[in-house]
Amino acid sequence: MPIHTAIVHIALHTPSHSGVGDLLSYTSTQPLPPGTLVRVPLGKREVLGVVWDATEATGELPEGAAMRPVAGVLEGVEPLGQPWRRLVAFAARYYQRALGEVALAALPPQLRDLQPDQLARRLKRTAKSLDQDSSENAISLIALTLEQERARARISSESGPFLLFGSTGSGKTEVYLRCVQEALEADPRAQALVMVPEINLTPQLEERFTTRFAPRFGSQAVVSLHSGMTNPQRLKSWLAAHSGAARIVLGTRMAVFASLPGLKIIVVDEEHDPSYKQQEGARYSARDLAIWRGREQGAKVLLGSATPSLESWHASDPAVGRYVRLAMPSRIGAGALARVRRVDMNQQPRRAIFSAPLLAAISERVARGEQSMVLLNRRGYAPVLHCADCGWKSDCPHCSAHQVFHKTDRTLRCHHCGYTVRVPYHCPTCGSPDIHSMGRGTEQLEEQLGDLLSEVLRPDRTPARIARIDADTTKAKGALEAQLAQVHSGEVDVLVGTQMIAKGHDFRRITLVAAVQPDGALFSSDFRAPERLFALLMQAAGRAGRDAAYMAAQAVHGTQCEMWVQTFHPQHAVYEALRKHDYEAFAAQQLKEREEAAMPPFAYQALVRADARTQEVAQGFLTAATAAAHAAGLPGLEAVTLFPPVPLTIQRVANVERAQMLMESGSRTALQRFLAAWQPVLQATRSAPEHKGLVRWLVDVDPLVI
DNA sequence: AGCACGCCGACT
DNA sequence: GTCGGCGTGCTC
Repeated sequence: MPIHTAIVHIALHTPSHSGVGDLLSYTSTQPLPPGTLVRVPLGKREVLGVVWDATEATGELPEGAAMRPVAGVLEGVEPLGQPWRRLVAFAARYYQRALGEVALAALPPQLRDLQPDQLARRLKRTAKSLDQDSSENAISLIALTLEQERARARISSESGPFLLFGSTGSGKTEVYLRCVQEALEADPRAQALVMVPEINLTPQLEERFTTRFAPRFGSQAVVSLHSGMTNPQRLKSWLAAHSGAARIVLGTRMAVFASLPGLKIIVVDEEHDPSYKQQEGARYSARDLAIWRGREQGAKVLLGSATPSLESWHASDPAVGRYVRLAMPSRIGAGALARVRRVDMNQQPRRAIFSAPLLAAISERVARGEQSMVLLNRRGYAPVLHCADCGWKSDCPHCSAHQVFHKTDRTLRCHHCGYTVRVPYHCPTCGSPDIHSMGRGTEQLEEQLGDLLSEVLRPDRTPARIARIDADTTKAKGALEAQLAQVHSGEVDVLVGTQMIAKGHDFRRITLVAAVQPDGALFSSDFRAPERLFALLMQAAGRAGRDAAYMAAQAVHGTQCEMWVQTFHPQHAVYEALRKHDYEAFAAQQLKEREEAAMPPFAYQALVRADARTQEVAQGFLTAATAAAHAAGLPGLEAVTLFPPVPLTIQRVANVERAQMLMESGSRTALQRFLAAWQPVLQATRSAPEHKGLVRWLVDVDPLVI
C-alpha cells in the first residue's frame, strides 16, 4: 500500500445482528472529512456510506479482511455536521441498533439510490430554483392573548425545554408561530423544526406556517418531510434543510433526523401522540430525541399538548423541574367546552348499539342542520362470525386473532396478516346455516344509524345523510381529502369513523361527538391504555363546537355542544375526569398509581421480543439469553429486573409465534449499560444450534405498548 | 439487508 | 436436459 493512502472508517447500512461491525475501513487517496457522503464497494454492490471518524494516515487491517478503495465522493453535498452525527450515534446507541443502519435510514432514500451524476443534475436544478425569491415582507400580526403572551415571553427568555399545556382551541399554534418567527428573525441562518404526528391529518398547520412565513422568508423557506412524499420531493426538502436554504422544516417523526445546521428551535405538536414512537427498525421516540437534540445543538424545544404524555407532565412538575410547564387554560375563538354526557348502558336494552337518549340527541341535530360525529375504534361490520350450532368462530388460520366480517365486500379479513376469504353461507365446520356476526364495527354502525334515522329529515326536508371514514374507506389516494371535503361542505349530517376522525380535523358545524363503546381500554393489560383513552376522548370532545360564531348563531335553537360516552362503568375515573375536562386531576391520579407500582415515568423499561416458528423456541431463546446474562454477571444487571418471557397478546401473526420479556430499572443508566452488554450475548445465543427456529429478535427501549 | 453460491422438483 | 425454490454464508 502506498504511503500516502489514508484509511477512512465509514458507516454503511449493515444491519445490527449481521455480524459485520458498525464501521468498515476503506482506503482513500485523499483525506475525507467526517460526514462526507461517499459511495463504496460492499461485496458485489456499491452502496452509500458516511465517513465517520477522522481519516488516519495508517491503520491496522482487521484480521483477514482486505481494504478496498472508496469508489467516489458525492460532490455538491456538504459533509454532514457533527451535531447530526452525534444525534445519529446517540440514537443508535440508545435504541440498540447498528450505527450505519440509523445513519442511512436518516438520509433520504434517493441519496442512497441515485448515481453521483444523476445527483449532480438534481443539485443543479435545485440550485437554480432557489436563486430567485427572497422577499422580505413584514409579517402582520394579530395580538396575542395575555396567556399566549406570557408563554411566549417565557419561551423567549428561558432555555426550556418547555411543555405548553393548552386546551383545544387555546391558541398553541399561534405561540409556536411567534416563537419560530422570533428565532428566525434573530439570526439569518437560524432554522426551525416543527413536528406533527401525522401530516395528512394536519394540513391546516402546514397551511398556517406557509401563509405566515412564505411572504417573509420566501416560498422555498418552508419545506415538508414525511413518508407520504415522493422520493424526489423528500430529497429536495432534505437538501434544502441541509444546505440551510429551508428555514422551517415541517414533518413527522422522521424529520427529527433532518440535517439542520442552523437549528435553533424544535416544536413537537401533540407531543403525547403515540405516532412519535417508531414501531419498526430502530424504535426511536422522535419526541425524546427532540429533547436530546435540542440540548445538544443549543436549540429550544417546545412540546405542546392539551393532554400531555404522563412522562412530559411529570418532567414539567415544578418539584421535578426538568421541563418548564406553561399553562394556557382558556379557549379562544372557539365555543364553550363540550358538555360531557355519560349514558349508563346497564340501564339500556341489552343489545342496543345506540341508547335512546343518544339517538334522540343525534336526531335533533340532524333536524337543526347540525353535524354529529360517532366514534368506534373497530373497522369492519363485526369483529367475528360465529356458528350457533357448533361454536365455530371465524379464526384466522395464520394468526391468533379473528377474521373480521366486512359486509360491504362480503369478506372475512384478518387485520393482522391480511388473509381474506369470502364470507361462507354455511358453517365451514358443521354446515349449519345458522351463522351470525358478534359485536360491531364501523360498517354496522353506519348501517344501523341509517335505519334508525330513516325518518329523520334535515331542515331542507331531505333525509339524513351518513358517511363513514376509516382505513377501509380511505385506502385510495385522495379519498380521505375527498371525504373530509364532503363533511366540510355540509353534505354529511352524521360522520361515523375510527379514531382517525378524532385527530386534527376541524369541522365547523359539529356540535355532538359520541364514543359508543369506549370501555375496552379501561381493563386493558396495557398500563397506558387509560391515558390513551383519556387523550382520545378529550381530543374528540374538542372536535365539537370549534367555531364560536357558529355556536352563537345556533344558540337560539338551544344548541349546546356535547360529548357523549356510552359506558357500563359511568363512575370510572377516566370518565369522571373527562366530565370535568380535568386533565390535571386525571394525570395526578394516574401518576400516583404509576409511582406506587414503580412504573414509567418512575421506572425505565425495555423489551426484547423473539419471533419463531414455535412459541417454545421463541421463549427458549429469551430464557437462554437471560441465563447467559446472569452467568456472565453483566454490568447493570444488579439494578435491572428481568421478567420471564410471555407470549404477546396476539401470540401468532402470519404463522410466526411471538414472545417477549420485559426489563425494568429505576436507573436509565443501569438499563442502558445492561442492554449494551447484553447485545453480543443475545447474538451469540441466537447462533447456538438449539435456537435454529428463531426468525428474529429485537429490542424496544422505552416501549409504548407492553 | 442484499447478493451470491448451492443442491433438489416441474417445465419450455 | 434447464429454470428456479429458498437454506447458508459473506460483505472492509
